[in-house]
Amino acid sequence: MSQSTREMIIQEAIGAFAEKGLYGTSLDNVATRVGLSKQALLHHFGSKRRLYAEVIDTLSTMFLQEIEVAQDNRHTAPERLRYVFSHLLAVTQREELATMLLVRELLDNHDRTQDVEHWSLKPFLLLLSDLVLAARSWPESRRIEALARVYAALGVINYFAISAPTLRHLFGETDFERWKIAQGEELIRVVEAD
Amino acid sequence: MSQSTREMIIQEAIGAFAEKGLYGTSLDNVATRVGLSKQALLHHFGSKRRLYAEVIDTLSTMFLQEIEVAQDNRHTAPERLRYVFSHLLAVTQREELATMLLVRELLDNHDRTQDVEHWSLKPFLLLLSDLVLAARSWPESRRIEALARVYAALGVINYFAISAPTLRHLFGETDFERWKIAQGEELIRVVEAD
DNA sequence: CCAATTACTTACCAGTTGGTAGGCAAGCCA
DNA sequence: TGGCTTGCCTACCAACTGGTAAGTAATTGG
Repeated sequence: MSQSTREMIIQEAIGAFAEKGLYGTSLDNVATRVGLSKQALLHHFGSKRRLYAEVIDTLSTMFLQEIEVAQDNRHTAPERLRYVFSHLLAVTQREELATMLLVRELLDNHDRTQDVEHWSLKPFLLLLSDLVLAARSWPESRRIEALARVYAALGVINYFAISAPTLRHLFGETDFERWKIAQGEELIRVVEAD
Repeated sequence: MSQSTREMIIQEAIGAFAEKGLYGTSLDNVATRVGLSKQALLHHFGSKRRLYAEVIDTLSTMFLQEIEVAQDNRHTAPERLRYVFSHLLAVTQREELATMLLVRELLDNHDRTQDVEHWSLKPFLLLLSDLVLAARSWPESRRIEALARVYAALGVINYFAISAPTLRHLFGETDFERWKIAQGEELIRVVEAD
């Protein structure tokens, strides 16, 4: 069936693009992973760029949904703030490849002023900064400070996630597991400060 | 003269690799920027990978030197800690392209267990965590916590740096300038906590 | 003054890339 | 039954890739 094939392709494409990036991954690479010819991919997605765009779109949506679900899970604003970011940390660690790919996209997109980022990244940041404003009882005039705090938290989360394989390799599995816990505590401290 | 040509090539290569990554950049791309043929680059560096390795090496050394200089600049441990990270933030913002390239390298290197990372990243992290241990008067047994704090700070610094072009474009120049200041304050808070 | 080195060049090559063209088998719908 | 769409394939192509070979013009040092 078409739908499940498309999903298989997207799943493999996430892995391939995450490991070597858009330019380092050929259609044939992805196709071999799935067990199809590259023309099957072109049949389903039209072009490499459209496949890539659909992959990025899938991941953005996934992360956004994770946040929205986590957000509905708690009552008071400070609880929501804390829970959302803790959950985000857990998701990036579970979806290591997806996180890497989205950071890659941020780098690749640094100039081309593309479509996806606009209706995805900005609302995402505004939503998170809303949480900070509410939890800290800050007025709208401190929006920028709230954004800076959001970005500090995202930095702690994402930079650790993309470094995870390297750190695991450099410091060993047991130290890395302790590190992960300590990193979670650092994140809480960043988010909770007044 | 050979030396200055090599330096010109490396300078342009930093820009090219930072914008599109190792795989997205061809020798011809870099050569055109410099105004030479791609065979001139092969003449000077032997292969694309060696050029790339030399670029990464140049940047690693540069950042390491920045830290060492900054470190010698203050007397007490807490002063050194604060000053080193503030300086690091300033350097990543000044050397935006270089920072992007090093983050790309972190992503690309996530599996290949390469040469450069070993004698460059680990000592770098240990040096910074030494600063944390000293400044907070923590015993060696809290090394992992110190590393987590270092990594939190590096996350705040580097993730913001690689996002800078996007954020500037998304939120406008004036808001971004305020954001930069607020981000510096977030960094201080991360580093200074007990 | 001449030999050797340096800093490049053009010419070329084999492999890989994204993409087109066209076909073919299977299922669906009339 | 027979036409149409869907899901894939093989065959092919032009463009570009990193790299080799071989040459040239200028500089340098004995």
